Amino acid sequence: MPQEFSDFDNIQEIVRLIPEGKVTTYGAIAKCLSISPRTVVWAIRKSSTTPIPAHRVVNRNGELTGSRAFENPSMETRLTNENIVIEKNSVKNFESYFWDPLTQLS
DNA sequence: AGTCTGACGGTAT
DNA sequence: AATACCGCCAGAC
Repeated sequence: MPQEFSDFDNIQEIVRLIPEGKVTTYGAIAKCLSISPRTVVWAIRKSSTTPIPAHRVVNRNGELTGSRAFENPSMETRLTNENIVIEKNSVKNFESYFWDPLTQLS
């Protein structure tokens, strides 16, 4: 059998599918793939050098916890450029920007 | 091989 | 409301 997709690949694929102007959470991705949020953190963190829009992944409170990984335009700036309003390191109106991979992908 | 950590999440206290 | 702890999993030491 050919190489199966690893969690790493699946996670990256989902992150790539997040539309502009939307955000999702580690937990949502984890649930979608039936894996632990820890694995999502691991994979996304490890993917920080790959061209995936990881700045659209926030924690369940809409907080930009991964902002330390984005130094050029900060994570906040990138999200702001997508018409997302950031207030005190968190996504304002988080629920209205939330993109759930379970709901959106089925 | 044991221990700690990580951009988390949920439950218990 | 705030804290503590557990689950879960790969990686670094």
